[in-house]
Amino acid sequence: MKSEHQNTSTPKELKQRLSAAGIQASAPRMAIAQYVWNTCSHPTAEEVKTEVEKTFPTVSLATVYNTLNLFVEKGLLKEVKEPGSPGTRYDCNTKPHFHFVDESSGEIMDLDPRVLRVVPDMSLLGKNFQITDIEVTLRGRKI
Amino acid sequence: MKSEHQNTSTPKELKQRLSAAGIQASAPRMAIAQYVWNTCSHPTAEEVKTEVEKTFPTVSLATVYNTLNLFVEKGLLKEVKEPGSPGTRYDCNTKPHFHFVDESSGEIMDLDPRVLRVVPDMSLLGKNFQITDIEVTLRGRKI
DNA sequence: AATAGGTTTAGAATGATTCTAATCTAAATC
DNA sequence: GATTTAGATTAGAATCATTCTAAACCTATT
Repeated sequence: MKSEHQNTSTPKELKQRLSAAGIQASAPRMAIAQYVWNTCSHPTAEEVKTEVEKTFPTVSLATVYNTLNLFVEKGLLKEVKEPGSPGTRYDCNTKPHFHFVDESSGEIMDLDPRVLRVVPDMSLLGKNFQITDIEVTLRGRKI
Repeated sequence: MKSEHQNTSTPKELKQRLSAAGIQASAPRMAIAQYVWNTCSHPTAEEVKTEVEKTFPTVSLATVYNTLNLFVEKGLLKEVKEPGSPGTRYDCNTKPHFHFVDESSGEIMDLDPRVLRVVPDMSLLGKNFQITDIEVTLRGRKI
């Protein structure tokens, strides 16, 4: 069961979302946002550059990294790193959800949060742990 | 609540464990195994090298990487990658357990599996997912 | 002790990411 | 609307993590 993404497509919506996060809009940022917020493929920086170049041919890799880092810092994007495969991937889905990684293809899929119930035992965990985020990755094979 | 590690310390035990995994023993491998299997600090390759150099000064970084990769491949060690911090870390604990990452220090701690109950809803997940591994990371602050 | 197979090594090479310093752009001021 | 200014973008250099290469080294076997 896959979960859905927000589809923020019009320039106006993009600009609003950037400015709501305290980010000033610009052509490269719009192009990058437009792509990363509408893909569920968890792309690498290199993949983002290749895609964005199609509509914005002069974009530089430095700008891609700057922008992705900025988006992560502002909570508009999440970093994902998979043991066994190199580099960082970017997840447009900042709502709580889980990942399934297909061990044969390496593909990362978002799972609906309802497929898994995670129940912390606070008495065991202790009062001195403040949890701000839970990340769950299932690994296996899709058949 | 922290979980405990196996403490495989004598040369004899180390050699047995390596050979049980189909790995032929050697001085650098013993030194590396001795260190990584007795630390709960989730060290990087660089940290392993620094530590191992104390007892085995000629060890090269290439050998550290070769050996850690070999151990991972043979299931004697697990890779851990944290979003926001660079490089790969190595976890000697191959039994099911969870991680807590302190967001202020970046420290990764092992948690006892009992602090969290993870309940997959197989009807929602669907029969076409074969799960071989579940990885859970809690992020937050220790106070 | 000669051989063969795997192991280690230093350093080069690669890949991912960040840094630098110059240039460009857009917002703010006159 | 021209000027200033702060911030954004760029190409390429620099850095960091990791892997590759090819020679030297061990260790088990003949």
